[in-house]
Parts: sequence; C-alpha cells; structure tokens
Amino acid sequence: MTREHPGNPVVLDATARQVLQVFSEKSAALFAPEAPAPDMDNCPVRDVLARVGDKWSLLILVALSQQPHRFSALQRQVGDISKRMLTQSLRMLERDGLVSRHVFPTKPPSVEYALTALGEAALVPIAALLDWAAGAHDDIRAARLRYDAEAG
Amino acid sequence: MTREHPGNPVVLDATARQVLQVFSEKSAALFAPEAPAPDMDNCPVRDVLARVGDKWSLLILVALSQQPHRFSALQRQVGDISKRMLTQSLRMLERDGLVSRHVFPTKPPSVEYALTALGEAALVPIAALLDWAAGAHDDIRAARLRYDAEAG
DNA sequence: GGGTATGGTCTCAAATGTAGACCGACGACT
DNA sequence: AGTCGTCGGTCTACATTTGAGACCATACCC
Repeated sequence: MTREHPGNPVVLDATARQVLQVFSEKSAALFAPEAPAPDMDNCPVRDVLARVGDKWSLLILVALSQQPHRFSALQRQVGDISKRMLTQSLRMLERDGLVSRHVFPTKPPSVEYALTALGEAALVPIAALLDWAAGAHDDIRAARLRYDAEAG
Repeated sequence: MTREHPGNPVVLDATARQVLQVFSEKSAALFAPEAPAPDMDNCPVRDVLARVGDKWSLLILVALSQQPHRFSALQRQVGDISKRMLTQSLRMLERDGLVSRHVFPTKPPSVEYALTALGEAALVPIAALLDWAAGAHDDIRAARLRYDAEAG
C-alpha cells in the first residue's frame, strides 16, 4: 500500500534555492564514510547539530534568549522537563560554551544561567527554525490528519 | 565553585540582532503557560521543532536533500541508525508531510523516499543551522577542553 | 545451491528519561 | 519558636525509548 502524499506545495524563492545549493555542498559533513562512530572527531558538524537540535537544549537556549534565569525559574519556564534532565542539559550546554553559570554566595544556593556570546550566535539559525516552524505547523497538522484518515 | 566561562566572543551584526528581536517575540510560542502537555494543540511550534530538531529526522531530511533514497541506501548513508529507528522516523516524517514514500511493484519490495515541497522548505532553516554548526564546532571543541581541564 | 539484498517486524537487553524523596540553610509567616 | 516553602541540585526506582540481531519471502547473481 502506497502512503504517498506530496505535502502542501511550497515555492522556494531564489534566495532559498541559493541557500540550498551551498547546503548540499556542506551536508556531506554530516555523513562520515564508514566512520566507527560519528562523534566530535569524525563528524564535528553532526555532533554540534545533535546538541543544538536536542529538544531540551533548544528550549533552554530559547528561554535564556530573553534574560538570564535561575535554575528553578528555567524549570518553570520550560515546564515539563525533569530536574535531572535540566541539570544534565545545562551541564552540557555550559561545557560546550553556549551557556554560562554563575553561583552567588548565598544560602540556600542561588545560581544564574545566561547565554554566552557563542550561545547568542546560535540563536540566529534557531530563530530561522522557529520562524519556519511557526509557518509550517498548520500544514503539518493537516498532513497528519490526512495520513491518519488513510491509515485508520 | 563557579564554572563560568564566557565562550569565545562573537559579534552579532545588525541583521542578526534584527532576527533576534523578531525571535524574542515568537519564542513565547514555545512555552505554554501552565499547559497540561505541550503538544500539537497547546504548543504547535514546539511540537514541530521537536520533530525537525530530532537527531534522526534532521539527518534523514539532509540526506534526502540531494536525491531520493531507498530504505537501505538511507540507512547506509546515515550510518549508525537502527532499522527500527529509521522506520519509525520515516513513518513520522511521512505523516507530517515532510517526506513522501513510493512503493514500487517489485519483489522483493523496493521503496523510495523523497522530500516533499514542505520538506524542502524545511531545508532553508536547517541549512542555516548546518552553517552555524560548521562555523561553531571549533569554538565548542575548545570550550569542552577548557571545561574538562577545570573539572578534572 | 548459496550468498546477498530488499523493507521491514519482532523481541530482548541496554540506555535514557521521569517522578519524587531527600539534603541543609534561609526567609516568610503565624 | 515553630512551620512551611524555596533554593539547586543528587539519588533511586520505575517507565519509556532505543539498539542489536533474528527472522520473513522473494529475487538476483555467481
């Protein structure tokens, strides 16, 4: 049974096509030929994408784009993340130099997380992704309904 | 102990700052206030981002950007994905209308996956992400080394 | 006839993520 | 003074997801 459906037609303008041409040249960086493991040494671009594309990391970076946050405030803003995952994600973002962590000499402890310059730079492509998602989610919802209607 | 380090300085040009301003206005879409669950109904933008940012979906979309692929060819190109995850990811991308699936009347079965117009449109922000990742991975690697040196 | 490839499904083990208890100190409230 | 909530996590038990490999029928190639 063929489940093919073409999606809503979207016309790519000249700028978009130009971006895609450069894109094709660079996408090879994502697929290491016969690499034992596509990690930071073999596939750095892929490794970095896995970080920035990660669900929680993405949301944390966006949350911090407006202003620095405390740990609990970040957890409240993101909403459905566990403490364990928030700690782990922040730890990795800090390690990658995308987020900074400042501990205040208070008791109980008070910690502030903020974007670094590198983290702020990441917001530019993330903004493009956000913009696309905002424009595409109606089409995606419609596609899901068609698919589900066909399948059962 | 403060583990703060500012990351390498990156100067954002005027265009980037303009993008960020619009971005701040739109990022609210990612954080539903007190939503029971941030799903497609409560947080459509977030739901779509979770799809496109997903590690395997991202790689599949990029792999298909150059030309359509068969299932096994896609698995070889991506490299370290399991059959189970490839099937599941393709199934979801098809359901979202980003990828099309064409079954040829052959035995054994032969299936071709290709990007739809909507999937191709997603490549524009994905290309921006890829471009940023290509430019940032050296800084990220350096940040990781500094972090690891401090921590032990 | 044997080996390889096709596009998956299924099962089990391993890995990852969630929820909540727990910690000491402090501020707010009664 | 006593109680409660908050802070920023860690830890544990459990739930969920993912990876690895066996398995399937068919066809092609040697």
